[in-house]
Amino acid sequence: MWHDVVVAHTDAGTGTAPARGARARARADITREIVRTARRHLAESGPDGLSLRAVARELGMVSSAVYRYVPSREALLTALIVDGYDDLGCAVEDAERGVRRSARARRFLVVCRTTRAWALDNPARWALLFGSPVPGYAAPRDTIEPASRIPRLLVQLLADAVAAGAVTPQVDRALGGRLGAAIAPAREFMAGTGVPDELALRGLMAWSHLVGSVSFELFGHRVGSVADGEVFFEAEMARVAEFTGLR
Amino acid sequence: MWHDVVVAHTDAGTGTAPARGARARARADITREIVRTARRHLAESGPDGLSLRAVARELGMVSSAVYRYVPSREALLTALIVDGYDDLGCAVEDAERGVRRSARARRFLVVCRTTRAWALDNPARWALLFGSPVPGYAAPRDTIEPASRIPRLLVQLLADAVAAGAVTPQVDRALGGRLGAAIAPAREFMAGTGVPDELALRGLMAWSHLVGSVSFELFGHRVGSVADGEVFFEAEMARVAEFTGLR
DNA sequence: TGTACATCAGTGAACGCGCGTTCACTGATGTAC
DNA sequence: TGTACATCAGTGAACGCGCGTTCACTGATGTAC
Repeated sequence: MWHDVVVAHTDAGTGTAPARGARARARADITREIVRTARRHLAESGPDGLSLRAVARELGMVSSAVYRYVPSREALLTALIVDGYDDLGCAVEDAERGVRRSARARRFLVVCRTTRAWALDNPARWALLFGSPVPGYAAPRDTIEPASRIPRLLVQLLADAVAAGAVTPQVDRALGGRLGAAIAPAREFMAGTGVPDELALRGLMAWSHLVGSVSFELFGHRVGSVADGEVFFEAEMARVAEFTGLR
Repeated sequence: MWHDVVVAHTDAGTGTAPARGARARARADITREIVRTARRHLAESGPDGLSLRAVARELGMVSSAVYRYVPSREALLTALIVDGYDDLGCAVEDAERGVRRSARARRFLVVCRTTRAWALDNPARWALLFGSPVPGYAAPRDTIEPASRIPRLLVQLLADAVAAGAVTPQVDRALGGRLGAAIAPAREFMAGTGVPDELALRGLMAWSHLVGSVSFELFGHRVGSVADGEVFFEAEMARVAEFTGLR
């Protein structure tokens, strides 16, 4: 796949061997600069307004030259999505690593906090990842793996809670019937972790609440109800942690 | 304001006196048809792709003729937003009216269900209301009132619970310090209802969870975790209702 | 170490497209006497 | 009831703009012998 190149040289992918020749290095540099410039344009014009010509112009190239590095506008969008998920994922993973593993509620709060901070720093990228789908664009499979970095981390959190025997009774139960079947994909994603269904379900709720809350604030829907977004968010996520049974 | 005209004749606003003359009636008809056509185009191309020329073309008008009815592209977007909030608001209010007032948890679930159903029926409109902000577009004040129809309804729900003395102890407490100050606008919005702070906060969480969950599903983020969106949603919202202290 | 060839980056012109908005205009429809 | 005038809907051309993508091309940079 093409964008592997971009990803690799954005230092976001798994450490692919670095480019050897001078030509290859220059190629990687310019590709990275194209993505970086596109990122800035995204912030001002949104995904629909992202223009290969404008990016080329800013880099002092003629528009057709960009096609040496990027096969199409759509591919550039894909690169930005992968780049965004990876950047956010890295930030969250780094922050979470800094917390004592047994302090699970704290780890959750750090994940939330870091996610929100990243979103506030990168509103347009957040909107690209979690906002309205871009009309006419279908994200390719390559975006799935980077998109699941935070979910994977949250599952680890739940698994740790189970392993520590710290699961509250109210979330420690199986779900049968249609509801059990409804969360089958999540069950499979957590296979081998021993996470009980109710905990899994609440984990999904926590993840969706986190994303929803950040978007709600970022997209301006709290203007009339909350005066201090950060204080509110902290209180909110503490309650979500408790509801999820984390302690 | 211009869009009052559109709103009035979309039958979404408060019943303004109907247009008298034949000319005025034709004007209202065509304006309504423009908004309706724009709504369909929005579904296919998103807000950025919405084009006055395309709308005109489809209605068999020359592009400049639309300007007799709509002052600008931006105004048309505003009309679509107001129209969307009103349509969603009506649907939810109608459905909620059908539930016995003392069955508050049920009322909440009906609000959630109806909201989700509307979103699934109108994904592009939902994205316009609750998805990424449109770059370069700032929603005018006129969108605030229609946007708060569901919030108002939820506040009524909480107020009813308080009036019935059905508030669980865990949500029946005041919040001081920074957190109390953080929710000051919400407090004001609920002035006179007697809703305690903690309940208010959880009400805000419930509203944001509802919107977040619907967006999460609609924007494709549950593909790898949930197999049956409806069953999951029902279970989710039942838990939110309980968490909010509704019963 | 030097030469011949292949590879690749970047150019500039072009194709074909769509857009928002303005403006002077023609005719039809309403209104006031 | 009839006429004169004002209002308004719709026309068609134009302005000035931007876009994605293709293609034949020129030179520079690498590679193999």
